Amino acid sequence: MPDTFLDENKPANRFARAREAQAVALLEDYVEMIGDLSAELGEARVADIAERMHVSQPTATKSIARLKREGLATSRPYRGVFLTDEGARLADRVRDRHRTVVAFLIRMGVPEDIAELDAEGIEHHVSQVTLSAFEAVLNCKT
Amino acid sequence: MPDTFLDENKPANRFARAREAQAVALLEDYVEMIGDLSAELGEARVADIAERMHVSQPTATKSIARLKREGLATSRPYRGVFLTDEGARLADRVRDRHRTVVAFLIRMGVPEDIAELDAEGIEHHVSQVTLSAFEAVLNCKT
DNA sequence: GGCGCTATATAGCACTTGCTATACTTTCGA
DNA sequence: TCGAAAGTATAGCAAGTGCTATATAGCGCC
Ligand SMILES: [Mn+2]
Ligand SMILES: [Mn+2]
Ligand SMILES: [Mn+2]
Ligand SMILES: [Mn+2]
Repeated sequence: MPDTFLDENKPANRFARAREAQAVALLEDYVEMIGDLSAELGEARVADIAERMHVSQPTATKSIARLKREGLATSRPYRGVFLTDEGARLADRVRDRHRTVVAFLIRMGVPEDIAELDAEGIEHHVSQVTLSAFEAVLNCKT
Repeated sequence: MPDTFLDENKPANRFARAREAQAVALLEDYVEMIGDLSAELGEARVADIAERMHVSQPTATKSIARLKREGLATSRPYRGVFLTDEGARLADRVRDRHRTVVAFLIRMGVPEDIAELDAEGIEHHVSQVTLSAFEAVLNCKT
């Protein structure tokens, strides 16, 4: 069922909610990147993931292990990394959301490079309701 | 000199920058809350901090230890927690920024309760440039 | 003044996400 | 084909942020 978001509906407390968002932020960025690499290069290698995330290769391997544990990706030793259906769906949502946030910030007058920097963190804390509000602004009076 | 922000000027890479923002997010929320409690109750007790942050008391104690290590707060055993000058300045900046982000989201049409939830995470990733853009929107055509 | 309640500190554990160093596997060119 | 280079895995460490259980200190009241 869940084309539902990774928890739009969790903690009552705003601090707990922000912590929860942070906990999935890394997963979101990884699946988005793996999707990008698969599209660009035909496969996502650990070395390429590590390079683009600006982390060491063992760190990437460890984070990929978490993706696998959470059912978002698969991999076999010394082979590339592949998204599950769930992972691919998440990647698409995350990519769209990222683009929306960047476009929205630019529309607000933020320079593109700064919009890109800020969006990388902001995106993980934007609820569906807020995202829709951003889209409404973008679609209204071009 | 530094009424400068906790690093507006760090990593070249957007992922590294978001990680950095995350690393200071907890500090920012704690100093803001300690400032709030001091203003409201005259002092900030560990138990009150823990309750409002929705963490256990030992977790709050440990995070306060980090605040002290980083020169943002002081405390003596079995006494309350006090912000240093630097901590107080940070608290004020963080509080203003929080309010700006919430007000901006509400202006974008986000319901107040959701704006409050999202802002708690978003605020830590909003650069000075983006914050100014938000303020410009708020000050323009009321 | 001492007792008990409450607040705080401390100990010990788990998980996440970083790192370096090193071992192992695969791949590719000579 | 085989050996070096490149890619990946593993080991071991550190720091941060959670938790529960328990010890200890402070405080108010009898
Ligand atoms: Mn991101
Ligand atoms: Mn992104
Ligand atoms: Mn916050
Ligand atoms: Mn806040």
